[in-house]
Amino acid sequence: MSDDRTYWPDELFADLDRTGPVPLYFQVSSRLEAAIHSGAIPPGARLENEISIAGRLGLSRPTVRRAIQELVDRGLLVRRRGIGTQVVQGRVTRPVELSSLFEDLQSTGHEPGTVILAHEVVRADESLASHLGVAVGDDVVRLRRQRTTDGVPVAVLENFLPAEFADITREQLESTGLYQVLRARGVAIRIAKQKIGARRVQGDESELLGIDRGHPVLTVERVAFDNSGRVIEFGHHCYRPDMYSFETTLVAK
Amino acid sequence: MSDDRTYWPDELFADLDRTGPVPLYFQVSSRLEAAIHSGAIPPGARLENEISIAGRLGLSRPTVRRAIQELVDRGLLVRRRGIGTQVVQGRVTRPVELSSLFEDLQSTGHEPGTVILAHEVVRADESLASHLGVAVGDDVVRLRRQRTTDGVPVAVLENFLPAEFADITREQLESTGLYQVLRARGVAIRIAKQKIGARRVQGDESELLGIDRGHPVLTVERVAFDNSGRVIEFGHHCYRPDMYSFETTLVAK
DNA sequence: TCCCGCGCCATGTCCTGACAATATCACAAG
DNA sequence: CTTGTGATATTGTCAGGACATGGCGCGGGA
Repeated sequence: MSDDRTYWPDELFADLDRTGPVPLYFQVSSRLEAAIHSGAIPPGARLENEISIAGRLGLSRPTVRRAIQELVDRGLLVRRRGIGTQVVQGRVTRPVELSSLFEDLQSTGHEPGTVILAHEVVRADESLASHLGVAVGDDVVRLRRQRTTDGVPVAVLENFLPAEFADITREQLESTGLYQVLRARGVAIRIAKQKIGARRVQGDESELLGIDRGHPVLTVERVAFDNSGRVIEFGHHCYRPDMYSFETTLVAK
Repeated sequence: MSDDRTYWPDELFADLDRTGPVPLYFQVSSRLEAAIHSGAIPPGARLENEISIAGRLGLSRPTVRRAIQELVDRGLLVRRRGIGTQVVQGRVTRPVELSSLFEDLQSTGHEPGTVILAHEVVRADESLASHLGVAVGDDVVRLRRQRTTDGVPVAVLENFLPAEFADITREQLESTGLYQVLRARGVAIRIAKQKIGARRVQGDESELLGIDRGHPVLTVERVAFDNSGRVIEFGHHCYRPDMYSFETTLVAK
């Protein structure tokens, strides 16, 4: 019965910071996540029960529960009433997150590059106006960029933003991602709705992506909202399917 | 200042069932969701603060908070500290859920159909064995189906399941979706990891989907796990991109 | 030997209470 | 007129306790 043990690497949770701005449940959940990813808590292992953990860490049960819930929501742990909490078996992958392509590439260790193809102010037609929540004929910023990773073209991105963002410079866009530029201006993107589909390459996309005419591309249409629900960005992008795909982890309610 | 009011349709929450098996927070969140979808609480409206709501409903603040959190996680509400809770502006769409294509189609009011193309037991090769978590050479169930909606072909689905599901009948698969069949057997799918991509149609797919050779298809590769983390199903599917696309709502942490 | 019921255990739900952090607004000071 | 400062409102975090619910094992009875 040596495998009946429950896992809880106490030493990882020795120095919780009760004074700093980082919430306790977040400190616990991120360390727990690291322990799972590093293999310190192996797949299939059972965690100690919530009450004991709370006692061990000197926290209340709701706090521990919230930390665990965080990882359950992300598909790293599975809870069963009467049984306990287990680490999910199988490799853990990164879910589709609310981040830009630029950050995705950066975090995977590749060298992202940007070529600005268009950077202008245009008038909104009917379709654009309805997506962006502005009036027909209003000025909007149009942005078209080619993205590369390690020198290989990956995507062609076309974005539209409200006129107040007309002062974003070419240099800013070339050095970082659009979302990073927006964040630096104090605009926080909170919610995005996107539709993923596929079609053939159109127009100059085949040359920009370095693929033959008629080849398929993966497409994304995305609308992003800020805190107050205002539309910040509307874009449709196309990706080289051999260079890029979307991974998601779905968790049943 | 007639627009300074906070919204809270009290009458919708009059008859909460404290004795039944449905949790209170779930009752509150589902009615609140209905009120938002129906327009009883319009987009942009501010909700009354949590403490008052709790008092009004005779519930504690954590319970109300949990109900609201549920909708925040799904992108229907936005919370800001010091400000309050607002209904998000813009149309609300359904997120990619852990449901089968069959259920997706059914819920949108279309008439789904199934044609079984293959239903057999095969031996697992190396790639299949690693995905399904079985040994190379083990028996696995192979399933290939063509899906139609209102008579038009939409997708070709190929699934592999462990040998213990070999007794699933053709009739079961033709009348409902795979996930419904599994649920009826007491197998609950909790977590799925999927990869969305695109490629050209291959082999007989062009005829099965009713599209020309060389046309693009949207592809999904999915691995589904049950409660205990065991692999239940592995499949790769392809969809007609003009008939089907994936919609997601992303919410920043 | 097999089956059923009882009790233990772990999570699920819900409560009360408290303090912290932050955005808004009014108002006074420069 | 602008700026800083404090009061107020509202969500964020955390504690500690109580009871319900569902699995699972164990022991007793047939």
